[in-house]
Amino acid sequence: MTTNAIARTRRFHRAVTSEVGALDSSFLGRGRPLGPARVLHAIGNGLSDVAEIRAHLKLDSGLMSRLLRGLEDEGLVTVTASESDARRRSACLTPAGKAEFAEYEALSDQQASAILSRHPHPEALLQAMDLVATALGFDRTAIQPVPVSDPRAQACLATYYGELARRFPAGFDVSLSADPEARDMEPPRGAFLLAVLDGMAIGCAGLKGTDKGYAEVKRVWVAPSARRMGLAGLLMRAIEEEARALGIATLRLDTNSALPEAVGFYHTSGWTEIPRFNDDPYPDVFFEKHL
Amino acid sequence: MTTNAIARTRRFHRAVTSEVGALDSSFLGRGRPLGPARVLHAIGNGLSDVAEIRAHLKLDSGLMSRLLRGLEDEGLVTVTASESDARRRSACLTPAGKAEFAEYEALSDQQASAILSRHPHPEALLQAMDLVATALGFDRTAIQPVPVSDPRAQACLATYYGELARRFPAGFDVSLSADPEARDMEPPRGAFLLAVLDGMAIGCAGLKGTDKGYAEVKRVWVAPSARRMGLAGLLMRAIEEEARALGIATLRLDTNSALPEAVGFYHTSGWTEIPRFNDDPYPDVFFEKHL
DNA sequence: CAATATGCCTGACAAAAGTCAGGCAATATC
DNA sequence: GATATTGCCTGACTTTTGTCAGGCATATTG
Repeated sequence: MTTNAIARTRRFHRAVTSEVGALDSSFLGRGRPLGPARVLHAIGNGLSDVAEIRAHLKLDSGLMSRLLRGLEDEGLVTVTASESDARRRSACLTPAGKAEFAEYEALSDQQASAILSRHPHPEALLQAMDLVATALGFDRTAIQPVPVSDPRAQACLATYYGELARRFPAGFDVSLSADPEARDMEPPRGAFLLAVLDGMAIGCAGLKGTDKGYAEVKRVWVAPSARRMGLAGLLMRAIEEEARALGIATLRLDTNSALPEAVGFYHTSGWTEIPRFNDDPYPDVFFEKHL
Repeated sequence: MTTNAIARTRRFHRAVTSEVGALDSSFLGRGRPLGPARVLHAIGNGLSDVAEIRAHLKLDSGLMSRLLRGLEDEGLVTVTASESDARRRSACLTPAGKAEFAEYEALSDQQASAILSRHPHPEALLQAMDLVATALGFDRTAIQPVPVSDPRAQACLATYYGELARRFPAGFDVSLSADPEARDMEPPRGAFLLAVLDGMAIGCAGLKGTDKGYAEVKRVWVAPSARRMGLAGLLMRAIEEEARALGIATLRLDTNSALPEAVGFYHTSGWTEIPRFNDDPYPDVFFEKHL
């Protein structure tokens, strides 16, 4: 590693630390210390189980309890015993709490758009931020099954189709291809997996059940910011696990020689090239794998 | 600003905040709270004037004093009255302090190289980090005169020459060009300015004194991560101020039509195109400006 | 049913960070 | 040379954050 590269990375740290300081002080700007503000933020973002919040924010049980009490005293939060287990407790925002949370959200949005709007090339800045965020946090990536209708899944698919349209010599029109029906990519016939990092989808993969004795792997996509980091491998392993859990013994997939990195990946990860097994107009390379 | 863009920016904030948390805890890893560690770090990085450190770290005078006292008790720092003004005090590291500082440096370097080394495309990551760091902190950019021999200045010039070599159809060899002598770009004949942001040079400009009744503006360069943000304008205004301070009334410069953004910039910022005034092989466009 | 485990709470501390009013010495200003 | 200002220091706070040992209610297990 050259000295220059390390100096640049450390300079990035310096720059971002002072920016994050500014972010935090805007959190403090509403007259509430960071601790309570973080708890409020966590609850507003859908965490309710007290233990969950504690784990997420890495707080001591005593401190957590006091912070919650403080928010309760302010009238922003109510804490009730959970139904399934009366030892566990659930926090939830009161209307006043929701209003306060919305203020924090507005502040954050404002800050984000301020950074973007004063930049001469926002899209390049966004791509750079995606790349850095993914590089920093890659280990935290979570792979989770979601319905195909999930808006994050739909966003991934839209980007994927757009990319195919750009890379296939003849373009790509999803309506000409065999677009899987949603119920084929949901249990018990199949699955759809999303790779999520810091709340943003950075990859997806679909398992499409058929009645022909095999299931198909479809829509394997990795965000540009996460490429060459081994995410496709993680996704494929997760898909195979899903398939096994559903009792599927054989997987097939099709792809296109205009996507050489995909073809190469399948060749080196246990797939066997087979003859064409469908009449979809777009693919020209076909693979099979027995589990 | 689209919702998606704001969401991506906020996701970047989230990702980077948790990374910065990890960075800070490594600061704490040496058994010293963040406050003293930050002061030690500031002194190690060349800040000595107590008031300067206080301003830089945004500390209250009382707290600052106590932190310094703590570091003195640990034997890491000595504080002495400044020579010019005995009210002001200067902090400086003892050998033990220098050793401790070096440990922090090593930790930071290690962290930086860990991020880089596990990435599939470190150079792209570095460029992304440069872009983000520059976008976040651009307002903090400081323009300062330095000797041409300053290593940061030399680094800028090397990058600049490399870029010319790539962009000129016939390449660029600085030894064939009229490379200004260092003493022509230093007071009292001229100046060399560096734009510095978070400790990294992101642009430069030279003012070369001649004996022909004018001075020349040379080596105007802006780092790719800082382009189109108005830095060239800041640099040129600073250069003109330097020139005025040196009693120079007329500025000239040459450039090349292979650099259309530069030519456009001079046209729109008060310069007049004039006929060729030298026999340097590279330039083909010439400008003049009266102060 | 008794024994044990779990989840959250409280009290009692302690460390770290931040604030503020003065105080002293050095310097600047009239 | 008297007066104000500056730069740093100290003491006396408060707030925020973190830690730890128990305690109580609920759940699980044999």
